[in-house]
Amino acid sequence: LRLRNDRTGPTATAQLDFIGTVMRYPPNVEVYGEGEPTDYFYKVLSGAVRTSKFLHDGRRQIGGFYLRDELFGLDFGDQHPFSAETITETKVLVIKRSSAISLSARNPEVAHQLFAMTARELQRMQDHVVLLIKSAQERVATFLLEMADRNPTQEEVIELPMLRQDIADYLGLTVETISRTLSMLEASGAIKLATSRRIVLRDRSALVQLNGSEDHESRH
Amino acid sequence: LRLRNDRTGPTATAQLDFIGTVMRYPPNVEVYGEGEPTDYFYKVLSGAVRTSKFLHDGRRQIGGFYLRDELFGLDFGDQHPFSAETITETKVLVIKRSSAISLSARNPEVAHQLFAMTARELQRMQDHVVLLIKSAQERVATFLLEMADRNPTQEEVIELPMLRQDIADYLGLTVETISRTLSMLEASGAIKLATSRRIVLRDRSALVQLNGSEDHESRH
DNA sequence: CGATAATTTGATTTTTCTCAAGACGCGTGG
DNA sequence: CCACGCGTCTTGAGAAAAATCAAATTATCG
Repeated sequence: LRLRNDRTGPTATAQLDFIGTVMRYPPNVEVYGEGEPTDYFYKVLSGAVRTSKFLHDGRRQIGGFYLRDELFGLDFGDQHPFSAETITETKVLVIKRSSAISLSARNPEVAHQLFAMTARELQRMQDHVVLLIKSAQERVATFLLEMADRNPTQEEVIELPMLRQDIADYLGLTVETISRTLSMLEASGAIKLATSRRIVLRDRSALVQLNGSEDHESRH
Repeated sequence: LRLRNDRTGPTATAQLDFIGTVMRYPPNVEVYGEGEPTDYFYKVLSGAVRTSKFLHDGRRQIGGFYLRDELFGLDFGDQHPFSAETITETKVLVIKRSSAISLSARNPEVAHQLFAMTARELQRMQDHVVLLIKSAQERVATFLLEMADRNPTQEEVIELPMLRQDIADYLGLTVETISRTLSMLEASGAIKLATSRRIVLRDRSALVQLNGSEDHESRH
């Protein structure tokens, strides 16, 4: 236990790569369904994935987005609580859970990695709960900062792989509200909408201000 | 892995009891603070506990409620992401994490229990995320069903240990909305407010209807 | 029994959703 | 290369949900 600052980047899960199979999916395709057995988990090699869950009336909650080098489907329990779909064309590494477990029994490093990823997942989920009590502005600001921190490209340029509807369902808002809020943030000078999918952070401190969370300096 | 239907009730964590210390707290007292090291976790012996987190402007999110025989503070990472406070007068078993870990190394049953509790925690968190996109009626209905399922006393009588404000901060609503929604549910005949803290479920199917979640039959 | 906190109820405002229309972007076929 | 069509995104106007502000009622505790 006791690990928070693990980067768990490409090298961190490298040993898992040997027991995985590479698969390629077109956009908007299901990788696994809600309720399916958790026999496998996955690592995004390229592209992007979302996990989602539907209520009876069609409302959709997106549990999270997964970008390059991130693991998804690493669920406790015997069934996946969310389904997972590709957002763009995506290459994933499919890893047999039982293989990873037996590997981790022999290799403490792998066990450590799996634990770290699970911890991050729980952390992410907790942050998501806190996010969902915020105002629309705060949710969008938080989302942008989150994406900026994860995007390994440039510091202040976010390349969004997902549609507005995905963002809306992740933040518990409507597409219209997402759109309006982004326009408002642009008008206020906090961001620049280069294209609808490419967002430049112009004033990060303004976003941090809006984000509303207690913990930003206090976290590291 | 692969365990969903564990009850993890009193007997399930019995072996942990030997390495714990019993503590008694008055109501509304902090058991641990946000950001404190995760050296201990806890089991509620009697009373009730909430975990919470504050945003900078004072808004509070309650992560969860913990009733008799439930474990809390079992967090990944080196710091507790939420603080924990008693709701009523509460007796808790304080368990040293390192002791539990070394015990679980020798005793697979204990390892299994810790894993199961962590899995439940993640499950609960996921359900909480889904809850927070629902309407006020749906959130309250979901909350009541959740409490009814956890209350070991009578089938249809809920004894709420927490204030309306706690419920509000758990559901991401205001006290007024909680109160109004409960009144409305009473007017519709779904529940009866015996006292403000004692609620009788009169028409559980009406609540299940309102609850809105996909998974109710599909879960077992 | 009285004081204080908690809960309920009411009136109004704010926020976000819904419904609707227009603008934009991109790929395909002419 | 351009035009069309379709999906996506943005913007606007009105409606709905929940928050806020305020007051009245009820519960709790000494």
